[in-house]
Amino acid sequence: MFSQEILKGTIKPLIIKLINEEGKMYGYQITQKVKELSSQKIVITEGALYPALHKLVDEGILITESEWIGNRERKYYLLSESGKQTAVKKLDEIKESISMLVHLFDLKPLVYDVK
Amino acid sequence: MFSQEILKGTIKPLIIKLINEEGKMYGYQITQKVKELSSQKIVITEGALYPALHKLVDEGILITESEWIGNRERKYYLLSESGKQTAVKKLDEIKESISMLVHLFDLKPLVYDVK
DNA sequence: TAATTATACATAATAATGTTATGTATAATA
DNA sequence: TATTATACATAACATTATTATGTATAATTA
Repeated sequence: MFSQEILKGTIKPLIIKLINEEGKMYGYQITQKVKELSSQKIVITEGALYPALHKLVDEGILITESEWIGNRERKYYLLSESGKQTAVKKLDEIKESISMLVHLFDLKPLVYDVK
Repeated sequence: MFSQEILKGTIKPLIIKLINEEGKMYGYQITQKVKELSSQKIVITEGALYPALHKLVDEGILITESEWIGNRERKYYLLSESGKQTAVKKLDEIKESISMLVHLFDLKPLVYDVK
């Protein structure tokens, strides 16, 4: 499988990014979305996902909204009001970090766009 | 200071990359090089550096060459013969991982090159 | 000259964060 | 009917970083 070591520290920002775009998401949906976006290469395990979600709630960034589909709970996570602001900051930070990695490992230029 | 969380898992590949380019490097030199390349933003601590170097030696990727500068030891690290091959693989892997992050966090396109 | 900073190695205690394994349970599909 | 997919969650463990500590020489500054 994909080398996921580098994903250390990126799960929380990734969750924030996805929820910021989708409005609200539930845990299982997040794992599927990430699988899809990564062409099945990245599989977020439950042992990483749920503690991360709970921490984001504890930090006040996310709030939850439970919905019952038949007899099964679906726990949606969405950005809190203050979370919307911190989301922007956190995403800027992670983008800066990724740009740094791109620089350190000489991945630039990634895209040549011919006009 | 810089958010270094994302650097988790990147120290060993970074060491490999730098040694691969420079031929040989010693610990302190690596910390200084990374500082320089990152505009002082990334500071590799000794607690991360030396265990990482020792592990790379244990894994057979690096070998050492001690040099005495006056009364002070300078321990150079260089790629072993087999390490030269694994270096290429490891660097390909990390580059693939970083590209994945770039994709997941929508950092593309980073560079527009007009022809 | 004395004190501080830079160079240079290293390890231990602790914290953070992931993987693997396990647990419970419903709904859908083979 | 058995398996897979959906859906939550936690515990044991592994990995890897930070912070603190330790030792010591060389160079610079007060």
